[in-house]
Amino acid sequence: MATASQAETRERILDVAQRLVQARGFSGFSYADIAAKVGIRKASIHHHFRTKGILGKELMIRYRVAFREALASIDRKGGTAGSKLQRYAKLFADVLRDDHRMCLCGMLAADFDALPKSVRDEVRGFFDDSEAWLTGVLEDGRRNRSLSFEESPQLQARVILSTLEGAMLVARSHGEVARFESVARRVFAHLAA
Amino acid sequence: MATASQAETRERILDVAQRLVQARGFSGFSYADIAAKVGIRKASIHHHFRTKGILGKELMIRYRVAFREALASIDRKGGTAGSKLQRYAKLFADVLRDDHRMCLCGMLAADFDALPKSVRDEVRGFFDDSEAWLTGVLEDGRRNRSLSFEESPQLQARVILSTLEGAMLVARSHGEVARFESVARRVFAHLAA
DNA sequence: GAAGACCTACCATCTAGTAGGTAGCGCCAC
DNA sequence: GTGGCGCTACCTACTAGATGGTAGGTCTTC
Repeated sequence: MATASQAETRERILDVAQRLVQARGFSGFSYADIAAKVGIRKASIHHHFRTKGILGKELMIRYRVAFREALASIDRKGGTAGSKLQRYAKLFADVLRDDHRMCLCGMLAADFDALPKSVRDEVRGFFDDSEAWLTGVLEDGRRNRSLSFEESPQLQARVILSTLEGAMLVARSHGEVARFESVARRVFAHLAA
Repeated sequence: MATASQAETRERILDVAQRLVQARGFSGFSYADIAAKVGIRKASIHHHFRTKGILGKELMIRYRVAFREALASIDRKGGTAGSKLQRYAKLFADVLRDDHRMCLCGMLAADFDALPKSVRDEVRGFFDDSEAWLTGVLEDGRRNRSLSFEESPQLQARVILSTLEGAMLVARSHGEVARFESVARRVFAHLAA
């Protein structure tokens, strides 16, 4: 039996752990759950991630990198500010559609008080990343008059982020992706110039 | 030593359990945690709530009753649709301010996949209650022209509910009630006629 | 032969939940 | 009144299984 490379197994563990967190929360899954799904023993998970806290932190770090890359990809593709926002919302909708998962970060924000400090910092960082990117897109849109809104782009960014996270939460409990999509559409409709 | 009445102890258990859920989620607290804070033994908690699933359901039932009463109180006090919406948002802000708790229902919505079915039904019910009440207030506001918005009152209600739940989530992770309040204010500002 | 991916076997502690007992209360017959 | 009786709030003591985590070994690959 060939032993897999460090990187391969590591990614498989993170994949499984991420889906577990997104479905059941940080306190709602165990190393035994991961082991069963990955197909290796519990001790081997500890070999790759010494503690659950470390696993949580690495999960968030990977998530933030992937998310930043997704945002960069939206930027590269270009288009109007409005179309960028729609592609941003699609990132959330796709997660929801795939197995009714919650945004990893939204889920960990709910579990915030139960998290080790290092994980908390990553969660806040994710929200800050999102807010900063949205603020940039909104500023661009206002500058070239493709978007129109009152008050600061930063506050508007916070409204969008909050609405999408909350819409995921509510839509998931109803098992209806359409509920998320209609709310997202409505929030962006306000911004059209 | 006088034994307390059934009702008294029951309420004390529910009070403690609710704060624990709001802080750490449904999988994040145990009967031992409740026992320690209430000051009775673990077995006595089981005497009042045979299983954790039953406790969760009773928690949600009580929460829904209290919330409906809070909404009825807003209705009784009267005022414009706009002022009712602001008092609605204050219900959330007060929970957040008091110990940075999350809305019980928003928290359980996050833990949705880990909940017994009977609790899930209550969570959905709470969102439906909120949505129905908001829809009513929005319809009134539009009718008497104190509010103005496009699309259906129901969709607008869903946007408001999603935004407030999401704003709680994000604000809590930053420990900033002001973040919630500014987002709530902004969402209602859109509706002013 | 060194590194490291993975294993078995263990640990203390915590989990929800049960069995069965004690003690104070209200109620009723006398 | 008071002696007994049932009720029930609460207790101690326990269970079986899960939890995160460790020690130390085997096997594969380079």
